[in-house]
Amino acid sequence: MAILGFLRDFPLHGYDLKNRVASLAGHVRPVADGTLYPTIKKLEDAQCLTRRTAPGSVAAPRHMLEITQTGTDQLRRWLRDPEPGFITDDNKWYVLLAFLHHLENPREQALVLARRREFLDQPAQLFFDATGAPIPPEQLDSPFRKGLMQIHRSTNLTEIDWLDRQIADLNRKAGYAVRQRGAS
Amino acid sequence: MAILGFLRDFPLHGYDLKNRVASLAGHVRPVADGTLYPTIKKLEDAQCLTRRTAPGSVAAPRHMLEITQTGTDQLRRWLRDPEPGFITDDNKWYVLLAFLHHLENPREQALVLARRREFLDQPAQLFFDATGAPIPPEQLDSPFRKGLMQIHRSTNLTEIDWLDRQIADLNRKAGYAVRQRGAS
DNA sequence: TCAATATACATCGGCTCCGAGGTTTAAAGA
DNA sequence: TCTTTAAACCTCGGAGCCGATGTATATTGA
Repeated sequence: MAILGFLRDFPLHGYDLKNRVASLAGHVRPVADGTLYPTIKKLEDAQCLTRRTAPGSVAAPRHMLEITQTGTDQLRRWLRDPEPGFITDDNKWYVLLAFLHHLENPREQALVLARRREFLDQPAQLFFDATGAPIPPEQLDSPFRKGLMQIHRSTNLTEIDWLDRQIADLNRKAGYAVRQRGAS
Repeated sequence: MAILGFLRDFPLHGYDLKNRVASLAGHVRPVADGTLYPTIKKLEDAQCLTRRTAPGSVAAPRHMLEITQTGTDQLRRWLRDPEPGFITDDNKWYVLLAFLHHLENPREQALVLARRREFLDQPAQLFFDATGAPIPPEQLDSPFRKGLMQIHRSTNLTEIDWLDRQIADLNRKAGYAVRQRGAS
Protein backbone atom coordinates (compact mmCIF):
# COMPACT_ATOMS: atom_id res chain seq x y z
CA MET A 1 0.00 0.00 0.00
CA ALA A 2 2.80 2.40 0.86
CA ILE A 3 4.54 1.77 -2.47
CA LEU A 4 1.46 2.53 -4.55
CA GLY A 5 0.51 5.37 -2.23
CA PHE A 6 3.83 7.14 -2.70
CA LEU A 7 3.88 6.50 -6.45
CA ARG A 8 0.44 8.07 -6.69
CA ASP A 9 2.04 11.40 -5.71
CA PHE A 10 4.82 11.25 -8.30
CA PRO A 11 7.06 8.63 -10.02
CA LEU A 12 9.94 7.35 -7.95
CA HIS A 13 12.73 4.81 -8.22
CA GLY A 14 13.14 1.90 -5.83
CA TYR A 15 15.89 3.38 -3.73
CA ASP A 16 13.93 6.57 -3.16
CA LEU A 17 10.84 4.56 -2.31
CA LYS A 18 12.84 2.59 0.19
CA ASN A 19 13.82 5.74 2.04
CA ARG A 20 10.29 7.15 2.01
CA VAL A 21 8.74 3.92 3.23
CA ALA A 22 11.47 3.71 5.86
CA SER A 23 10.65 7.24 7.03
CA LEU A 24 6.98 6.47 7.31
CA ALA A 25 6.45 2.93 8.58
CA GLY A 26 10.12 2.29 8.96
CA HIS A 27 10.50 4.91 11.63
CA VAL A 28 9.13 1.95 13.51
CA ARG A 29 10.43 -0.95 11.45
CA PRO A 30 12.64 -0.28 8.43
CA VAL A 31 11.86 -2.13 5.23
CA ALA A 32 14.52 -4.55 3.96
CA ASP A 33 15.76 -4.78 0.37
CA GLY A 34 14.64 -8.36 0.32
CA THR A 35 11.11 -7.16 1.00
CA LEU A 36 10.97 -4.07 -1.19
CA TYR A 37 12.31 -5.29 -4.52
CA PRO A 38 10.32 -8.53 -4.72
CA THR A 39 7.22 -6.54 -3.81
CA ILE A 40 7.91 -4.06 -6.60
CA LYS A 41 8.26 -6.98 -9.00
CA LYS A 42 4.99 -8.46 -7.76
CA LEU A 43 3.21 -5.16 -8.30
CA GLU A 44 4.75 -4.91 -11.77
CA ASP A 45 3.56 -8.43 -12.64
CA ALA A 46 0.10 -7.44 -11.42
CA GLN A 47 0.28 -4.44 -13.78
CA CYS A 48 -0.02 -2.02 -10.87
CA LEU A 49 3.09 -0.15 -11.96
CA THR A 50 5.43 0.26 -14.93
CA ARG A 51 9.16 0.80 -14.94
CA ARG A 52 11.53 2.50 -17.38
CA THR A 53 15.27 2.73 -16.96
CA ALA A 54 16.74 6.18 -16.45
CA PRO A 55 20.36 7.20 -15.92
CA GLY A 56 21.20 7.45 -12.25
CA SER A 57 21.68 11.03 -11.09
CA VAL A 58 24.56 9.99 -8.88
CA ALA A 59 25.57 6.42 -9.63
CA ALA A 60 23.98 3.27 -11.05
CA PRO A 61 21.00 3.53 -13.42
CA ARG A 62 17.58 3.79 -11.83
CA HIS A 63 14.30 2.13 -12.56
CA MET A 64 11.74 4.89 -12.52
CA LEU A 65 8.45 3.48 -11.28
CA GLU A 66 5.08 4.86 -12.28
CA ILE A 67 1.66 3.83 -11.01
CA THR A 68 -0.89 2.63 -13.60
CA GLN A 69 -4.67 2.93 -13.63
CA THR A 70 -4.82 -0.68 -12.42
CA GLY A 71 -2.51 0.25 -9.56
CA THR A 72 -4.58 3.30 -8.67
CA ASP A 73 -7.72 1.17 -8.61
CA GLN A 74 -5.99 -1.39 -6.42
CA LEU A 75 -4.79 1.30 -4.02
CA ARG A 76 -8.29 2.75 -3.76
CA ARG A 77 -9.73 -0.71 -3.08
CA TRP A 78 -7.25 -1.24 -0.27
CA LEU A 79 -8.07 2.15 1.20
CA ARG A 80 -11.83 1.87 0.80
CA ASP A 81 -12.13 -1.59 2.32
CA PRO A 82 -9.03 -2.12 4.48
CA GLU A 83 -8.25 -5.45 6.11
CA PRO A 84 -9.02 -5.54 9.86
CA GLY A 85 -5.36 -5.18 10.77
CA PHE A 86 -5.21 -1.79 9.14
CA ILE A 87 -7.88 -0.58 11.54
CA THR A 88 -6.62 -2.21 14.73
CA ASP A 89 -2.84 -2.07 14.37
CA ASP A 90 -1.57 1.46 15.01
CA ASN A 91 1.40 1.06 12.69
CA LYS A 92 -0.72 -0.07 9.79
CA TRP A 93 -3.44 2.46 10.56
CA TYR A 94 -0.93 5.30 10.33
CA VAL A 95 0.22 4.03 6.95
CA LEU A 96 -3.37 3.92 5.76
CA LEU A 97 -3.98 7.42 7.08
CA ALA A 98 -0.95 8.69 5.20
CA PHE A 99 -2.60 7.76 1.90
CA LEU A 100 -6.30 8.12 2.66
CA HIS A 101 -6.45 11.35 0.66
CA HIS A 102 -6.05 9.22 -2.47
CA LEU A 103 -9.57 7.99 -1.80
CA GLU A 104 -11.22 11.03 -3.30
CA ASN A 105 -14.80 10.63 -2.12
CA PRO A 106 -15.24 12.35 1.29
CA ARG A 107 -18.08 10.00 2.17
CA GLU A 108 -15.81 6.98 1.66
CA GLN A 109 -13.05 8.65 3.65
CA ALA A 110 -15.48 9.27 6.49
CA LEU A 111 -16.55 5.63 6.48
CA VAL A 112 -12.97 4.48 6.97
CA LEU A 113 -12.43 6.94 9.82
CA ALA A 114 -15.68 5.71 11.35
CA ARG A 115 -14.38 2.16 11.38
CA ARG A 116 -11.33 3.28 13.32
CA ARG A 117 -13.51 5.36 15.60
CA GLU A 118 -15.67 2.33 16.34
CA PHE A 119 -12.61 0.25 17.16
CA LEU A 120 -11.27 2.87 19.56
CA ASP A 121 -14.60 2.96 21.32
CA GLN A 122 -14.46 -0.53 22.71
CA PRO A 123 -12.86 -0.30 26.14
CA ALA A 124 -9.60 -2.21 26.40
CA GLN A 125 -9.58 -4.86 29.10
CA LEU A 126 -5.98 -5.99 29.14
CA PHE A 127 -5.34 -7.81 32.41
CA PHE A 128 -7.07 -10.57 34.36
CA ASP A 129 -6.41 -12.28 37.69
CA ALA A 130 -5.90 -16.01 38.28
CA THR A 131 -9.64 -16.70 38.25
CA GLY A 132 -10.09 -14.92 34.94
CA ALA A 133 -11.82 -11.85 36.38
CA PRO A 134 -10.76 -8.53 34.80
CA ILE A 135 -8.57 -6.29 36.96
CA PRO A 136 -9.60 -2.62 37.00
CA PRO A 137 -6.70 -0.22 36.19
CA GLU A 138 -6.57 1.33 39.68
CA GLN A 139 -6.08 -2.10 41.25
CA LEU A 140 -3.05 -3.01 39.15
CA ASP A 141 0.04 -3.39 41.30
CA SER A 142 2.53 -2.77 38.51
CA PRO A 143 3.09 0.97 37.90
CA PHE A 144 4.02 0.05 34.33
CA ARG A 145 0.71 -1.62 33.67
CA LYS A 146 -1.03 1.33 35.26
CA GLY A 147 0.90 3.73 33.04
CA LEU A 148 0.25 1.55 30.02
CA MET A 149 -3.49 1.87 30.53
CA GLN A 150 -3.30 5.58 31.32
CA ILE A 151 -1.35 6.29 28.16
CA HIS A 152 -3.62 4.06 26.15
CA ARG A 153 -6.73 5.85 27.36
CA SER A 154 -5.28 9.30 26.94
CA THR A 155 -3.98 8.75 23.42
CA ASN A 156 -7.26 7.11 22.46
CA LEU A 157 -9.19 10.17 23.59
CA THR A 158 -6.88 12.42 21.59
CA GLU A 159 -7.43 10.40 18.46
CA ILE A 160 -11.18 10.05 19.00
CA ASP A 161 -11.42 13.80 19.32
CA TRP A 162 -9.61 14.30 16.03
CA LEU A 163 -11.63 11.57 14.32
CA ASP A 164 -14.95 13.09 15.36
CA ARG A 165 -13.99 16.53 14.08
CA GLN A 166 -12.68 15.03 10.85
CA ILE A 167 -15.73 12.87 10.24
CA ALA A 168 -18.05 15.84 10.81
CA ASP A 169 -15.95 17.87 8.36
CA LEU A 170 -16.07 15.19 5.69
CA ASN A 171 -19.78 14.66 6.06
CA ARG A 172 -20.31 18.38 5.71
CA LYS A 173 -18.24 18.27 2.51
CA ALA A 174 -20.20 15.29 1.23
CA GLY A 175 -23.42 17.10 2.09
CA TYR A 176 -22.38 20.14 0.02
CA ALA A 177 -21.50 17.89 -2.87
CA VAL A 178 -24.93 16.31 -2.75
CA ARG A 179 -26.68 19.67 -2.52
CA GLN A 180 -24.65 20.99 -5.46
CA ARG A 181 -25.47 17.93 -7.52
CA GLY A 182 -29.08 18.28 -6.53
CA ALA A 183 -29.10 21.97 -7.55
CA SER A 184 -27.45 21.50 -10.95
CA MET B 1 7.89 -12.81 26.02
CA ALA B 2 4.18 -12.57 26.72
CA ILE B 3 3.95 -16.30 27.43
CA LEU B 4 6.74 -16.28 29.98
CA GLY B 5 5.55 -12.96 31.36
CA PHE B 6 2.07 -14.27 32.09
CA LEU B 7 3.37 -17.55 33.49
CA ARG B 8 5.57 -15.58 35.86
CA ASP B 9 2.40 -14.38 37.60
CA PHE B 10 0.83 -17.83 38.00
CA PRO B 11 0.67 -21.19 36.14
CA LEU B 12 -1.71 -21.32 33.20
CA HIS B 13 -2.76 -23.71 30.48
CA GLY B 14 -2.38 -22.96 26.79
CA TYR B 15 -5.96 -22.02 26.11
CA ASP B 16 -6.01 -19.53 28.96
CA LEU B 17 -2.68 -18.10 27.80
CA LYS B 18 -4.12 -17.67 24.35
CA ASN B 19 -6.95 -15.54 25.67
CA ARG B 20 -4.66 -13.44 27.82
CA VAL B 21 -2.17 -12.84 25.04
CA ALA B 22 -5.08 -12.04 22.74
CA SER B 23 -6.39 -9.48 25.23
CA LEU B 24 -3.02 -7.80 25.52
CA ALA B 25 -1.26 -7.77 22.16
CA GLY B 26 -4.14 -9.44 20.42
CA HIS B 27 -6.49 -6.58 21.04
CA VAL B 28 -4.47 -5.43 18.07
CA ARG B 29 -3.58 -8.71 16.42
CA PRO B 30 -4.89 -11.95 17.91
CA VAL B 31 -2.47 -14.83 18.25
CA ALA B 32 -3.22 -17.94 16.19
CA ASP B 33 -3.13 -21.52 17.48
CA GLY B 34 -0.48 -22.28 14.90
CA THR B 35 1.71 -19.67 16.56
CA LEU B 36 0.97 -20.29 20.21
CA TYR B 37 1.34 -24.06 20.55
CA PRO B 38 4.60 -24.44 18.61
CA THR B 39 6.00 -21.55 20.64
CA ILE B 40 5.02 -23.27 23.88
CA LYS B 41 6.75 -26.41 22.65
CA LYS B 42 9.86 -24.41 21.77
CA LEU B 43 9.94 -22.85 25.22
CA GLU B 44 9.50 -26.31 26.76
CA ASP B 45 12.39 -27.69 24.70
CA ALA B 46 14.49 -24.76 25.86
CA GLN B 47 13.55 -25.67 29.44
CA CYS B 48 11.89 -22.33 29.98
CA LEU B 49 8.69 -24.00 31.18
CA THR B 50 7.37 -27.36 32.37
CA ARG B 51 3.97 -28.89 31.75
CA ARG B 52 1.87 -31.38 33.66
CA THR B 53 -1.48 -32.71 32.55
CA ALA B 54 -4.49 -31.80 34.66
CA PRO B 55 -8.13 -32.74 34.18
CA GLY B 56 -10.00 -30.08 32.22
CA SER B 57 -12.39 -28.12 34.39
CA VAL B 58 -14.93 -28.05 31.60
CA ALA B 59 -13.88 -30.38 28.81
CA ALA B 60 -10.67 -31.89 27.44
CA PRO B 61 -7.63 -32.28 29.74
CA ARG B 62 -5.35 -29.26 30.10
CA HIS B 63 -1.61 -28.90 30.07
CA MET B 64 -0.79 -26.70 33.03
CA LEU B 65 2.31 -24.67 32.22
CA GLU B 66 4.75 -23.42 34.82
CA ILE B 67 7.74 -21.17 34.30
CA THR B 68 11.15 -22.48 35.41
CA GLN B 69 14.19 -20.64 36.74
CA THR B 70 15.71 -20.84 33.24
CA GLY B 71 12.54 -19.28 31.87
CA THR B 72 12.58 -16.52 34.45
CA ASP B 73 16.20 -15.76 33.59
CA GLN B 74 15.35 -15.68 29.90
CA LEU B 75 12.41 -13.36 30.50
CA ARG B 76 14.60 -11.00 32.53
CA ARG B 77 17.26 -10.99 29.80
CA TRP B 78 14.63 -10.07 27.20
CA LEU B 79 13.31 -7.29 29.41
CA ARG B 80 16.70 -5.96 30.47
CA ASP B 81 18.15 -5.80 26.98
CA PRO B 82 15.20 -5.69 24.54
CA GLU B 83 15.65 -5.91 20.80
CA PRO B 84 15.30 -2.55 18.99
CA GLY B 85 11.81 -3.40 17.77
CA PHE B 86 10.55 -3.59 21.33
CA ILE B 87 11.55 0.04 21.82
CA THR B 88 10.38 1.47 18.50
CA ASP B 89 7.24 -0.56 17.73
CA ASP B 90 4.35 0.63 19.89
CA ASN B 91 2.68 -2.79 19.94
CA LYS B 92 5.81 -4.54 21.11
CA TRP B 93 6.67 -1.76 23.53
CA TYR B 94 3.31 -2.11 25.24
CA VAL B 95 3.89 -5.84 25.64
CA LEU B 96 7.28 -5.15 27.17
CA LEU B 97 5.77 -2.57 29.50
CA ALA B 98 3.15 -5.07 30.63
CA PHE B 99 5.89 -7.28 32.05
CA LEU B 100 8.62 -4.82 33.00
CA HIS B 101 7.78 -5.24 36.68
CA HIS B 102 9.32 -8.70 36.47
CA LEU B 103 12.65 -6.95 36.12
CA GLU B 104 13.04 -6.32 39.81
CA ASN B 105 15.89 -3.81 39.90
CA PRO B 106 14.50 -0.24 39.62
CA ARG B 107 17.73 0.97 38.08
CA GLU B 108 17.41 -1.57 35.27
CA GLN B 109 13.76 -0.66 34.80
CA ALA B 110 14.70 3.01 34.53
CA LEU B 111 17.32 2.20 31.89
CA VAL B 112 14.72 0.52 29.69
CA LEU B 113 12.31 3.43 30.07
CA ALA B 114 15.19 5.77 29.19
CA ARG B 115 15.74 3.91 25.93
CA ARG B 116 12.12 4.45 24.98
CA ARG B 117 12.35 8.08 26.11
CA GLU B 118 15.41 8.60 23.89
CA PHE B 119 13.57 7.10 20.92
CA LEU B 120 10.54 9.34 21.40
CA ASP B 121 12.83 12.35 21.50
CA GLN B 122 13.92 12.16 17.90
CA PRO B 123 11.49 14.26 15.87
CA ALA B 124 9.59 12.26 13.26
CA GLN B 125 10.06 13.50 9.71
CA LEU B 126 7.58 11.44 7.76
CA PHE B 127 6.97 13.14 4.42
CA PHE B 128 9.14 14.57 1.66
CA ASP B 129 8.43 16.37 -1.62
CA ALA B 130 9.56 15.30 -5.09
CA THR B 131 13.03 16.80 -4.60
CA GLY B 132 13.52 14.93 -1.34
CA ALA B 133 13.13 17.99 0.90
CA PRO B 134 11.16 17.38 4.10
CA ILE B 135 7.68 18.88 4.22
CA PRO B 136 6.81 20.69 7.47
CA PRO B 137 3.50 19.52 9.00
CA GLU B 138 1.69 22.82 8.45
CA GLN B 139 2.44 22.66 4.71
CA LEU B 140 0.90 19.23 4.22
CA ASP B 141 -2.12 19.41 1.95
CA SER B 142 -3.70 16.18 3.17
CA PRO B 143 -5.74 16.73 6.35
CA PHE B 144 -5.10 13.08 7.20
CA ARG B 145 -1.35 13.51 7.11
CA LYS B 146 -1.72 16.67 9.18
CA GLY B 147 -3.84 14.81 11.72
CA LEU B 148 -1.42 11.91 11.69
CA MET B 149 1.42 14.19 12.73
CA GLN B 150 -0.70 16.05 15.27
CA ILE B 151 -1.78 12.84 16.94
CA HIS B 152 1.73 11.49 16.80
CA ARG B 153 3.15 14.57 18.48
CA SER B 154 0.43 14.77 21.09
CA THR B 155 0.61 11.12 22.11
CA ASN B 156 4.39 11.30 22.21
CA LEU B 157 4.24 14.20 24.63
CA THR B 158 1.81 12.30 26.83
CA GLU B 159 4.09 9.32 26.98
CA ILE B 160 7.25 11.39 27.47
CA ASP B 161 5.60 13.09 30.41
CA TRP B 162 4.78 9.77 32.00
CA LEU B 163 8.22 8.35 31.24
CA ASP B 164 9.99 11.27 32.88
CA ARG B 165 7.93 11.02 36.05
CA GLN B 166 8.44 7.27 36.14
CA ILE B 167 12.19 7.44 35.55
CA ALA B 168 12.56 10.03 38.32
CA ASP B 169 10.56 7.79 40.65
CA LEU B 170 12.64 4.74 39.87
CA ASN B 171 15.92 6.58 40.29
CA ARG B 172 14.72 7.89 43.65
CA LYS B 173 13.94 4.31 44.64
CA ALA B 174 17.32 3.11 43.43
CA GLY B 175 18.95 5.97 45.33
CA TYR B 176 17.27 4.92 48.58
CA ALA B 177 18.41 1.38 47.99
CA VAL B 178 22.00 2.53 47.57
CA ARG B 179 21.87 4.76 50.63
CA GLN B 180 20.40 1.94 52.66
CA ARG B 181 23.09 -0.45 51.50
CA GLY B 182 25.70 2.22 52.25
CA ALA B 183 24.32 2.81 55.76
CA SER B 184 24.12 -0.84 56.78
C1' DT C 1 45.82 6.78 -9.87
C1' DC C 2 43.42 3.74 -6.92
C1' DA C 3 40.71 2.58 -3.02
C1' DA C 4 36.70 3.71 -0.53
C1' DT C 5 32.12 5.13 -0.44
C1' DA C 6 27.34 5.75 -1.73
C1' DT C 7 23.87 4.76 -5.07
C1' DA C 8 20.87 1.37 -6.97
C1' DC C 9 19.20 -3.09 -7.88
C1' DA C 10 18.57 -8.11 -7.20
C1' DT C 11 18.46 -13.02 -5.23
C1' DC C 12 18.23 -16.66 -1.96
C1' DG C 13 17.89 -19.42 2.32
C1' DG C 14 15.75 -19.35 6.45
C1' DC C 15 12.64 -18.02 9.95
C1' DT C 16 8.18 -16.74 11.77
C1' DC C 17 3.63 -16.66 11.60
C1' DC C 18 -0.90 -17.61 10.09
C1' DG C 19 -5.05 -20.16 8.76
C1' DA C 20 -7.20 -24.28 7.77
C1' DG C 21 -8.03 -28.48 9.24
C1' DG C 22 -8.22 -32.15 12.60
C1' DT C 23 -8.68 -34.68 17.33
C1' DT C 24 -10.35 -35.51 21.95
C1' DT C 25 -13.43 -34.64 25.85
C1' DA C 26 -17.42 -33.15 28.33
C1' DA C 27 -21.61 -30.59 28.84
C1' DA C 28 -25.97 -28.95 27.05
C1' DG C 29 -30.03 -29.29 24.45
C1' DA C 30 -33.36 -31.55 21.35
C1' DT D 1 -30.36 -40.95 23.06
C1' DC D 2 -28.07 -38.32 19.74
C1' DT D 3 -26.37 -34.13 17.97
C1' DT D 4 -24.32 -29.84 18.76
C1' DT D 5 -21.37 -26.83 21.02
C1' DA D 6 -17.36 -25.41 23.49
C1' DA D 7 -12.94 -26.38 25.55
C1' DA D 8 -8.34 -27.71 24.67
C1' DC D 9 -4.69 -29.15 21.95
C1' DC D 10 -1.94 -30.10 17.71
C1' DT D 11 0.09 -30.13 12.75
C1' DC D 12 1.06 -28.85 8.21
C1' DG D 13 1.54 -25.98 4.02
C1' DG D 14 2.08 -21.57 2.44
C1' DA D 15 2.89 -16.65 2.60
C1' DG D 16 5.71 -12.82 3.96
C1' DC D 17 9.64 -10.88 5.47
C1' DC D 18 14.47 -10.42 6.71
C1' DG D 19 19.52 -10.48 6.47
C1' DA D 20 23.37 -11.77 4.00
C1' DT D 21 25.42 -11.54 -0.10
C1' DG D 22 26.45 -10.02 -4.64
C1' DT D 23 26.70 -6.84 -8.71
C1' DA D 24 27.36 -2.46 -11.32
C1' DT D 25 28.28 2.55 -11.46
C1' DA D 26 29.83 7.15 -10.35
C1' DT D 27 31.98 10.32 -7.08
C1' DT D 28 35.23 11.50 -3.57
C1' DG D 29 39.68 11.87 -1.63
C1' DA D 30 44.09 10.08 -0.40
